[in-house]
Amino acid sequence: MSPAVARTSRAHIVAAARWILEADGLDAVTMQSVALRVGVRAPSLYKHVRDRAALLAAIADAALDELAEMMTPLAREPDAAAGMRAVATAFRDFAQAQPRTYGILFMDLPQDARGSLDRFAAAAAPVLELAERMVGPELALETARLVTAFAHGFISLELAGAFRLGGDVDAAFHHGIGVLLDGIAAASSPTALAMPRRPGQPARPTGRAPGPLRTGRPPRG
Amino acid sequence: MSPAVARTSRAHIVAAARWILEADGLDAVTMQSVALRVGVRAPSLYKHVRDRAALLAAIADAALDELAEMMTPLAREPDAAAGMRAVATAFRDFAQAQPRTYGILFMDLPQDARGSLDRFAAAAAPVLELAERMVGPELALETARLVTAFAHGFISLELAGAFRLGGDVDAAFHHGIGVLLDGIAAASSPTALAMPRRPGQPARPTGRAPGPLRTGRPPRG
DNA sequence: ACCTGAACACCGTTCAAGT
DNA sequence: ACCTGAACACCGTTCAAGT
Repeated sequence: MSPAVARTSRAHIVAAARWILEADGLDAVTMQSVALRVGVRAPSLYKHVRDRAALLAAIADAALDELAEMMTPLAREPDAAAGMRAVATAFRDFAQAQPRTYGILFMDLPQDARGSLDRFAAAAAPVLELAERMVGPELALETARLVTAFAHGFISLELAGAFRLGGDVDAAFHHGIGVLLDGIAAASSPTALAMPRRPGQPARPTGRAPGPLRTGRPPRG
Repeated sequence: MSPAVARTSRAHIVAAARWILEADGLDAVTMQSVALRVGVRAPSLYKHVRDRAALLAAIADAALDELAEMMTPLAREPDAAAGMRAVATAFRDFAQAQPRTYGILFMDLPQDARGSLDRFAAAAAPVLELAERMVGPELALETARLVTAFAHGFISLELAGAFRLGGDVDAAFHHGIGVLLDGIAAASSPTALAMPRRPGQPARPTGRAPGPLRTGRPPRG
């Protein structure tokens, strides 16, 4: 008589799918395997999730929320460059802790993925803020994209096993960040090239940011 | 009586699969769809290809070969920094011309993927050579990984649609390369910071490379 | 030596029927 | 209101049988 009471929930389902993803890989995330883990039959999942693609998107959304939560406090670091380094490192730690979940974050976003784009924006906000403090508003977006691209690219190649040809991968990551931040600082204030920063001196040019600058990119050939 | 003559070939099959991949996406690359396009039935494909995963790996291998072929001549550019810029740009052009094929290049490599790793090495060789000319042998590998990570990360995020929040994406890519190359040049020869390079002067310190250097990475906290 | 139809196990998804 | 079994269309893959 009593209408069936919910034996699971969307959050429960997403968590189960994520667990299976991390444990056994993307192909193992099956409506059946998820249902089994949740104590229900596969068709029931469709009461909580539109389809498998939406389930995977929900995993990505949850992970992006956690990422944003990890990133936000790091933006409060007084030294913007140090904050940027911390953000990049935290990003990599996150990816290494749950590589398969990470591998799902940047899959083709459907053209209508409003929610996901908002989450991207939220996760990217701390990077953007730190970038603005480093180079000013004019170059902030490009700088944030530079750091993000490096971090994501490095992590992605590392997880794919493209760095198996030798060398210290950890050292390469930190070296990369160091070079990146030096280049960024140089691009924001060309005078810093001639006057290397003293220990006490902040990386950020004190007041408002300089206007857009030519970065040392010579005209091609 | 006469034993069946081959009505297709491995190369033909791989090309067909690649065409479908680029046209309709990864999910559309079905043993049936590939067989249909090749004029054969699905089970026949297994005479030429171990399974679907091997078919996708063969697409990646073919693409990596083409990539290596495109990269190699660029390494001969006399100005190593300009060569590096050309390599990064060519890499991005390649990805934009065939985004879904690109998206397959860096999928989880099976632990035994000897052939693929060799191809990675071949495609990476020009970058490594240019990096060595820029910073010397000690930092060459780390520098090559820095450039590769940035380029791949940027392309990957761009193709995933993560850069849909505004700004000039092309400009961001070129800006990023500029900053990167400046940072790399600075890391290789700290004196270059105080003495900006004159037009005629080569980027590479003439003789043998300097020893390993501390890049301007201050100790945390 | 290669191709084929038939078959198997397994997907994602729908839906009418239960409670 | 949620869950279920049965069913459907579609996968990847195997294999005995054809030529």
